[in-house]
Amino acid sequence: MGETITAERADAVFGALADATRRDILSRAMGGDLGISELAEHYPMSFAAVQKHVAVLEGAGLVRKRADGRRRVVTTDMDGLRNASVVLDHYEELWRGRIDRMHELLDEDGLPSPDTDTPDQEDRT
Amino acid sequence: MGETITAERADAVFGALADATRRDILSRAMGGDLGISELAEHYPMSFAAVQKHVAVLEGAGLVRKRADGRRRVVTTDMDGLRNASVVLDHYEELWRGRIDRMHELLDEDGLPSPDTDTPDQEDRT
DNA sequence: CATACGTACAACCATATGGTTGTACGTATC
DNA sequence: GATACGTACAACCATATGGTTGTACGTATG
Repeated sequence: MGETITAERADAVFGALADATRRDILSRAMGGDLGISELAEHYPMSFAAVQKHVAVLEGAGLVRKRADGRRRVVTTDMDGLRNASVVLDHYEELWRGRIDRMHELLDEDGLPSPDTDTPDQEDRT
Repeated sequence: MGETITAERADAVFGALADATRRDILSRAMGGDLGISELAEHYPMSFAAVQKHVAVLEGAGLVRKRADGRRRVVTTDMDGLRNASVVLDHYEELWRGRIDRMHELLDEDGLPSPDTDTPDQEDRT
């Protein structure tokens, strides 16, 4: 349950998802088990480049590689995805709270204190 | 309503959130309206560096700058946050579906087709 | 066993990123 | 009006990132 969100984890997850090719690779990996060269066919770049992207996803714990003969099959890392989900939720809730509070102010039209102090779980060395 | 998710938007949002300092700046911006130099006090880096981080957040549409005398107050961009929320949800649902399907397979123990074809909204030039 | 295939990995390159310092300029303040 | 403050922006630097090609090596296949 209460998975703690570390800054490093968040860095890795957001960083991994900050590239369209990697997001697409992740999507495909969820669809079925594909070898790296099979993945590489879909992109206008070399096999080695795709290999690197997979490595980044792997580093972020979103994906794993399983050996199957001479192929290296890319599979989703269930625990990793679940955990990443927690990371995304954390930030989404953060600003969703802010948005909701905005609505209160707009709807009820007269709440005074803009005392929106959010202590923040992560970071803060 | 049905905000379309573009690859560029996703790149910008994930990219902006892939840095701990920027995530913290965003948190603080949600807490109250702060000038850039006020924000900068909290980080072990120059004013100019913080300025750049704010610019990245601004570019991702998560934050805005409002003039207040000689200060530039950093405020959250409500529409941007809402839209970013949609982006995060998109990917979260993607793999949450995958996780749920996993559970089905484990629980009911005998579903055959791993026919998990997820067409994917964005990208796919 | 020779060959083709899928992969790993190193070297290399161009550009992006995250930081710095320095200068300039509008806006308060004395 | 001089001075201090908050900001903008350019120039610069080191490292990270995203791509390339080339080589090597295990694993199928003829």
